[in-house]
Amino acid sequence: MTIDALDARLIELLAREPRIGVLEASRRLGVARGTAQARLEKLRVGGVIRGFGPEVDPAALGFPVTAFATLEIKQGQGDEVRRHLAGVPEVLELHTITGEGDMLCRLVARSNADLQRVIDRVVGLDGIVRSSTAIVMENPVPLRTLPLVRHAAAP
Amino acid sequence: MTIDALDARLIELLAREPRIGVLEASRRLGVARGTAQARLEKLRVGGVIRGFGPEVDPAALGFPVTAFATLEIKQGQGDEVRRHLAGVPEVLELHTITGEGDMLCRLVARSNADLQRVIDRVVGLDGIVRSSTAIVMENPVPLRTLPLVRHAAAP
DNA sequence: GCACCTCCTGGGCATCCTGTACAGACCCTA
DNA sequence: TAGGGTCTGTACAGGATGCCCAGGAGGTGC
Repeated sequence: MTIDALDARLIELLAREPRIGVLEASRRLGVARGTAQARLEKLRVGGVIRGFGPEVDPAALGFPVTAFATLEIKQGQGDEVRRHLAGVPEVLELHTITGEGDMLCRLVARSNADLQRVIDRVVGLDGIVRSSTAIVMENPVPLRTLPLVRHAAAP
Repeated sequence: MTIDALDARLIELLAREPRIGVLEASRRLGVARGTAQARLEKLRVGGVIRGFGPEVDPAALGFPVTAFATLEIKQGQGDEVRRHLAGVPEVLELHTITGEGDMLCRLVARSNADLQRVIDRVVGLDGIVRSSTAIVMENPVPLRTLPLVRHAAAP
């Protein structure tokens, strides 16, 4: 979809202060309410804005440890592994990838010790041949899309 | 923070239909509006719910390719690398990790060809010694926290 | 130059929600 | 048994939402 500067500013505004609502947003952007409303609807329909779901912080829930695990899968066991990992709540994300390893998943745990339990559960399946884990120490750039939005609106 | 079943149901409900508002949520949960409102406030203050920002889909913005790059950093160049990567809009996320490599970052690009440009920009810094990239093919489990929320509410 | 189309504007209207407050009921704990 | 914390039901004022419409501005094709 195509985005212009107004769309980007709208997204940015809502990202910074989601509670302000359409009316207040339109005021701050200096456009009519109908315009802001129409833009928002366009972005929603176009799939750019997937929704306004609550962002949950795993750390605040008691899972301050994050790790990435690279998994090597036995040929033809992909579906089974996917199902297995989807059933583990500590698996926040799963990708199939090129390069070394076949899958990459993001895990959280209550502690480094607890991470061992999670990993045991993750790799406790025949389909998984080998795994290597990288524990996250710092997170200098938390998941973000705003710079990308601005970038996409530039031309 | 401690979460109970009602909190979990509230989060789940808002995740599924963010637009319903507190009143409708309280109706569906079978509790008084004040209760739902108090719970939500508690979750917000407690940091469990970071906010209700719009979820932007990079693919819909024209960046359908995702990749993970593992970077090896020259000793003492960490800060410089962090700053550099924070300035690249296609870098959605950056972690410092243990194990092979020193940093892991998530990238998006307009195409596989465009990914080359992004990677060139990412590694175009003296502080980065080596890098290896894994392109995401499939995403069987998109970023999620609901199962974790339910899990945390269980006891 | 003109007709046309799209988008934005500014206004209005009815409905509904939000934020806040308070008294009473309930439950668990000290 | 008293006290603290939580939930309920209710009330009120202010404001936002969703929807609609007529008019104007800007760009496009003929």
